Amino acid sequence: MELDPVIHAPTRLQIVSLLAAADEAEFAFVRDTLGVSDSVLSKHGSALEAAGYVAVRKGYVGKRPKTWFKLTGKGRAAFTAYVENLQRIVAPSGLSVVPDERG
Amino acid sequence: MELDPVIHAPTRLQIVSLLAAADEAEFAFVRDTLGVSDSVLSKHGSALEAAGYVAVRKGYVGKRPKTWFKLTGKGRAAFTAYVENLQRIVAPSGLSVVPDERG
DNA sequence: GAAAGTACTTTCTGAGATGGAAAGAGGTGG
DNA sequence: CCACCTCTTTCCATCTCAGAAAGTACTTTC
Repeated sequence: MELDPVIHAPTRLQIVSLLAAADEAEFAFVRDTLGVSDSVLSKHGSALEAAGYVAVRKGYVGKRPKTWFKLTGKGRAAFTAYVENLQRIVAPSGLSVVPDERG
Repeated sequence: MELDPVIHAPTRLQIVSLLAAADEAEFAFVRDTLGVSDSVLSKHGSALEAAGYVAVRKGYVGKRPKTWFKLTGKGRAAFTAYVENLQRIVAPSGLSVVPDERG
């Protein structure tokens, strides 16, 4: 029933949630969507990559270097487990962090 | 869309969730349910009290001193808001939860 | 071709949180 | 008087996180 600390940090939770929804996302898009600085996103991206939760792809758009983030299978599994754990913690209160399947 | 840091810390999230479900709970019950040390619970209890989220009641059972925790209205509102923010962050990922089976 | 810009990454720094151990505090029981 | 119960507080060592600034590696502009 532990809450994975790699995912729990608010900024990383938002990054991982975004990637779980968007599949692959550009560095600048994530940075601007979350409203964080370059250095913060770079560091959290590296942390997620080090955990094996995110794959970082580098390439070019025209001649400009770009970076994309994408959840790995492991990252998706960790996110799912994280949300399930959250749900177990919160559910007894009658509230829910995710929609009911029959919603 | 901020995640209230007073609630977000894993141990406090568990305390607050427990209190949201149980209304009022004894110090020892919370400590044993969460598996934390006396000092940790005492400190988090004080932090939640300082934030106005939890009321700490002291009394006796027989001749032994006991402490009870209870969510305040403010604490309940903060918890509700916290869970709603969590939902907003997590919801786009499309995760859902299967309702509890009975039995 | 020097300067400025793009797209990050890394380093430096400093504040704050967290938890365990251990010592306290205040009362009860043997 | 000493041990025990129920916390509270202090001490300590670790970790994390954010922002600023400098660095890397090119590309574009003047």
